Amino acid sequence: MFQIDKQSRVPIYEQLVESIERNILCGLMIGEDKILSVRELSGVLSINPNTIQKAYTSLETRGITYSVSGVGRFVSNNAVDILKSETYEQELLFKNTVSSLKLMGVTKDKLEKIISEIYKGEN
Amino acid sequence: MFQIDKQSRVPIYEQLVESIERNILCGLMIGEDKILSVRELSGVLSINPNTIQKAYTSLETRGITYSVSGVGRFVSNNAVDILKSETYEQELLFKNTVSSLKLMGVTKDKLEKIISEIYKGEN
DNA sequence: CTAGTGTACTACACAACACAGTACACTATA
DNA sequence: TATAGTGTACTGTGTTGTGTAGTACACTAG
Repeated sequence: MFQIDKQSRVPIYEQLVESIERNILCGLMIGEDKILSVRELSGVLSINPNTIQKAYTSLETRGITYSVSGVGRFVSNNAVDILKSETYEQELLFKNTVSSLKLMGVTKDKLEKIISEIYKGEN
Repeated sequence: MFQIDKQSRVPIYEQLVESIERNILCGLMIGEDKILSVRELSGVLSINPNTIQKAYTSLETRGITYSVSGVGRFVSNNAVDILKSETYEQELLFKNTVSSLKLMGVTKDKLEKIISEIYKGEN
C-alpha cells in the first residue's frame, strides 16, 4: 500500500505523499475514501505521527484531501484532476533525463522501446 | 561552464560532479585536459575548497580524472567510456518518470514527440 | 462521558552539508 | 635553492533538514 524507504535521501514525508498520490492516480483510492488517521498510519508504518502529519498537510494544502475535525480525513472528489494538472515538473524531469541519456550515447530507438513496454496494450 | 544552484536540495559537490561529467560527455573537456585546481575553482565559483575537493575525489575514485601530486588534475583518456558505462541509474530514472507521467494521463505520443525534439537531426 | 479524530506546539537528537582554518608533502620554475 | 602553486588531510564550527518525543486542546461520534 505504501512504499517507504527509510534509508532513502528523499524524506519520508515526501515519499508518503508520492505514494498516496500514486494510489489515487491508479484508482486504488477514490473520492470520499477515508484515509488512515495520523495515529493509525503512524502505528502501521512505525513512523512518528508528526511525520505523517507533515505529509498529510501537504496533500491538504493542494486540495487533494480535506479533513473534518474530530472525524477524519478524506480524498477529495477532484483529487485526480488536481494531480493531473501538476504534470509540469515531471515533464521537466523527463526532458532532462532524456538529454542526459542522449549525451551518454543511448539511442532514440532504445528510449522508444522502453516507453512502448510501459504503455503496452494502450494508446 | 559550471551550472551550480546553491539553493538546490542536491548538494553542491554533486552538482559540480554532474556538471563536469556533462562537459566531458559533450566534448567540452577531453582526455589529458587540465582541470582547474581546487583553489582556482574555489575562487571562480565562490565555493569552499573542501567542497571542490569532495567533488574531485568522487571523479577520481571512478577513474574519470587522475591527479599528479604537486602538478594538477587531468581528465582521463577513457573518461567518456567510463561515463557511458554508467547509464543504468539514468535509465532507471527514465523508466520511473515515464511510469509517473503515464499515471498522470500523459499520452505515449506526447512523450515520443519530446524525445524527437531532443534528438532532432540525428538517429 | 469516552475514545478517537485533527491540530498545534516545544524540545531534542542526528546527519548531511558547507565553511574556516591549518598543515604538510610534492613539483615546476625562476 | 627559494618560492609559488599543486594535491591531500586534518580538526573544528555552524546551519539546515529531518525525524522523534511528548504534551496539549478542540472537536465529533458513539
